[in-house]
Amino acid sequence: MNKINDDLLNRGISSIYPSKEFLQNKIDKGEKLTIYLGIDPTGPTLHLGHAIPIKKLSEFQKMGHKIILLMGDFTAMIGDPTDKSATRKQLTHKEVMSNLKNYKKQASTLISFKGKNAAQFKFNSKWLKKMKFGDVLSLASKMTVQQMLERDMFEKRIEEGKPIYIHEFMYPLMQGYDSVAMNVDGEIGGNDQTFNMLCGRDLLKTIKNKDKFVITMKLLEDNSGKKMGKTEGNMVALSDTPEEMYGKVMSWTDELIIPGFELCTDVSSVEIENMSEELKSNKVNPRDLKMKLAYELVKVFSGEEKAQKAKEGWENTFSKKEIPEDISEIGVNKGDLLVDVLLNNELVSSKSDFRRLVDEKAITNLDNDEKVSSYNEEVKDGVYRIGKKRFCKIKIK
RNA sequence: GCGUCGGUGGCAGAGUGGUCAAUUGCAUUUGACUGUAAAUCAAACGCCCUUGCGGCUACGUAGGUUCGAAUCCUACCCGGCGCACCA
Repeated sequence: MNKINDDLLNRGISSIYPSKEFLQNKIDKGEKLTIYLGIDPTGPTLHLGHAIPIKKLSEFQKMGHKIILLMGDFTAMIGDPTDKSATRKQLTHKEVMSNLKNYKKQASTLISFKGKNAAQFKFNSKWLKKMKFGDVLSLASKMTVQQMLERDMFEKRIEEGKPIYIHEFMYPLMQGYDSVAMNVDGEIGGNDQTFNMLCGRDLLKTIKNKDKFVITMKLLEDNSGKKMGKTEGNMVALSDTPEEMYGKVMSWTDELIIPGFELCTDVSSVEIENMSEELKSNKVNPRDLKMKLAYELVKVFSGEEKAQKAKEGWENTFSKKEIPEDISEIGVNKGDLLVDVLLNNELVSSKSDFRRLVDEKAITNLDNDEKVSSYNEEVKDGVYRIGKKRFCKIKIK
C-alpha cells in the first residue's frame, strides 16, 4: 500500500500476531479498528517507555481508527510480575489514582482526546472490580498453571526460592480480560508485554471467537538488553522540561542513538538508515547525531521552538562550559556560612557531604573562579558550581 | 498448626561476643580522561563537632546476660521453605 502504511506496520515494531498480513488485510479492506494500549499507573509520570506505543497508537488514530488508552487502575494494585524478580509491593487505589492524575494530559501531547475521533480514556477497575468469584473462576479455567509457569521469571523465582503468589498468576488473566470487556480488535504494547497480551488474545478467541491482533513494540534498550529505566536515571519522563529531556538524551549511551530515532522521533526511515551507515563508517561524531536525536525528541513532545531553546541551553552549559541560564537564585544574609546555605537548599545532603566536596575541590565560585577550600567559608555574591551539574546563584540581601 | 531457616546500611549480600560505622558487588557522588557520555583509572560514600586512633545513632521490635553484643538469651512482630490433606 502507501508509504505511511509501510511505516505503520514496520517501524519500531517487534512483531505482530497472528501475522502482519492479517492486520494488513484488515486495513486494506478499510475496516475501522479499535485498538488499545493499557498502562498500569505505578508511578506518577509517564515516561518514554510509555510514549513509544502511544506514538504508534497516534498513527492509528490519524488514520481514523478508534483508540483507547486504558488505565490499569485495578491491575496496578496487584502488580504485574513481568520483569520483577520479587513480588511488588501492592498499591492502594488511592495511590494509583494519584499516580495517574496527569497521565491524560501527558499523553495528549501525542494523541488527541478531542474532536470527532477522540481517543477514549478508560479504567479497567470498571469491569474487574465487579467480577464475582464465579466469574473469576470461569476465567481462570481458560488457562493452565503450566502455561503460566513457562514464563521465565516464574521459573527463576522458583529456582531462587522466592515466592510466587496466586494473584500474580492471575495477572495475565485480568489484563487479558480487558480485551474481552472492551471487545477490541487489537492491542499494542512493549514486547515485554507479549505474554500478557497474547493471553488476552486467547481469551477473546475462546469467549467471543474473535481474532484479536497484537502489536508488540521494540523496547528502547542498549545492546546488553538492559531496559532503560528509572534506575538508570536517564529515562525521559513526559513531565520533564525540554531542557531536562535534552540533557537526558545526551547522557544516553551511543548505542541508543539509532533505536532512539526509530522509536521516538518523526525522522524518516530513509534518513535514519543513512545515519546508521554514517555511524558505522565513523563518518560522523556520534555526539552530533545524539544532539540531533535530542533535538528531534524534544520536538516531538514540546515543539520546535522549545527544542531549539533546549539545544541552545545545553550547548551553553556543557559545550561552552557556561552557566545555565535559569539557575535558582538564593537570597542570603551577609555572614551566612556557605555550608548552611547549600544544605538548606538541598544542594548538599549533609555537612559531612559538604566537607567531602570541599576536600575534593568540587565547589567553585565561578565569579572569581576560585575553589572553596575552607569548611567555614562565608557566602559571597555570585554563582557557585558544585560538581558538574549543580549550580546556584547567591545573592546577599 | 507443627518443624525449620531467616530479618544487616538505597539494593544485593558477608559478618556469628571485642580491632565493626560493619568485607564485597551494584547504585550514587567527586576528580582525571573524553566527544557530552559510555568505558577506564583514582577517591569518597551514617550523622555531628573537627583537635581526635573524637562524639552520637544504627544491624526487625522490646527487654536481658556481659566490662563489652549485629553477634548469646527471652518474648513479640514479619517473611521463606517443608510437613500435615489428596496417597
